Amino acid sequence: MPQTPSTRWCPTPEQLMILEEMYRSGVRTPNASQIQQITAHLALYGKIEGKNVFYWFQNHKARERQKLRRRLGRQHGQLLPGQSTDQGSSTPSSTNTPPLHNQTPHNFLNYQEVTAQGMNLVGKLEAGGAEAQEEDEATAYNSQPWMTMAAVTTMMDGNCSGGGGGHPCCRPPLKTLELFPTKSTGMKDEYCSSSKSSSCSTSTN
Amino acid sequence: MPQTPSTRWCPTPEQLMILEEMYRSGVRTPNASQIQQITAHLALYGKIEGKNVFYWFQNHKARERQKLRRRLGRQHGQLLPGQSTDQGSSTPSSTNTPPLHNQTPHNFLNYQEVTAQGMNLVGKLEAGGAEAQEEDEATAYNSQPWMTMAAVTTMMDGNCSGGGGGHPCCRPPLKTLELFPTKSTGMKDEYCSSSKSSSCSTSTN
DNA sequence: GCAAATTAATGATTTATTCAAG
DNA sequence: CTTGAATAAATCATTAATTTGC
Repeated sequence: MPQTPSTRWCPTPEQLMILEEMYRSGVRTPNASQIQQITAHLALYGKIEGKNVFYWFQNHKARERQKLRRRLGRQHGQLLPGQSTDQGSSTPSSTNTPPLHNQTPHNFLNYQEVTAQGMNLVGKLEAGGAEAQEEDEATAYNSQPWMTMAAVTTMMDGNCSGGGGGHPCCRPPLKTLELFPTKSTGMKDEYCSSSKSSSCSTSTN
Repeated sequence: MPQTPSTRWCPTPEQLMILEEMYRSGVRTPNASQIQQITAHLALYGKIEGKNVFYWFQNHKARERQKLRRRLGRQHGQLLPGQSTDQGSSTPSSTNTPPLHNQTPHNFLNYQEVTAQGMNLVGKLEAGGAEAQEEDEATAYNSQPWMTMAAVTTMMDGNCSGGGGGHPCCRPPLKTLELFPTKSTGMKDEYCSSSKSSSCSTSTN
């Protein structure tokens, strides 16, 4: 029996380093293609999946913003509500939701440079022979999960024996196979899930 | 190629009917496997992708709840904040934080039935090739986009290899892909050049 | 020194909000 | 106005740090 069901991804220092570097370079919400590149690269340092990369950027971005926001709040002397240890208590105080909402800064230009840098970093990975499929602009399909399905499926359809070479088992903490659960058991939706019962005694009392 | 500028998916009546039926049956957030089934089924009635199904359920659920909430709010005479016509010109007032937050109804039982029905419905679709998942309880892993990649990849791995073998390839597959558009178009992020390199990493290891 | 109990981080999901095509 | 699509915020859940008692 699997001693470690490995519930969640545990990034290696190298992976983390690369991700942070990318973030610093300006990458914030990579699209499906980019995510695949990144994933492929990071896979050399340990087991990883596309969703991990996706989530990482989501969380990192969100939490950076959160910290920043909190700090700014402090500057204003505004006591930002809760947030401290929202472990599971959530303590729904009537005060919440900081007024800031970042309403689309209307300026989606110029930082293109920054993005370019990030691209560069990622680009190296794909600097092999990718056809620059240009969609002009508009269409800018982006990063969402399902894209992957399409992509992979397509690929599968086109050519599935990519084989690859045979690189040694890099770093993965020998937990190789995963046997994706795919367990449905759809009992997860419903009006509002919460059922928080963390051992933390600090819960909502 | 029917250049379908296809900015967005346009569900056919049949598709919509089926989706609604499923929703009524209790399906709310299908997981990747289910979504694939549903997509495959609906594809018979028109072009459709997994993400369409995903989004449809997301939106439908959210909007049903929204409507409901709005109605309830009306009943109470409570002026629900910024909800009137969330068109886009709702003048975001600084006042928000709806007191209501559905704080765990503490009753996560009995709707099992409903869910089960939904399952059943979907089950029909997939009742052909997958192994019967035993829903026992607990672990209810679910539905998220990236799962798809994993799933498909796994499938690919198992199928492409030779189909029949029966040896669990224990190597992180996705390594074959390398060429991808990577069209940045990252016109959506906001630069956040906050040098950060803390996190937990580096520690002793 | 170590292992159980707490606390803090952070990966993974779900929900709410927003934008824009039709 | 309706609703598909996309993103951000909030939340949940698990792992790693840290503390505490022996």
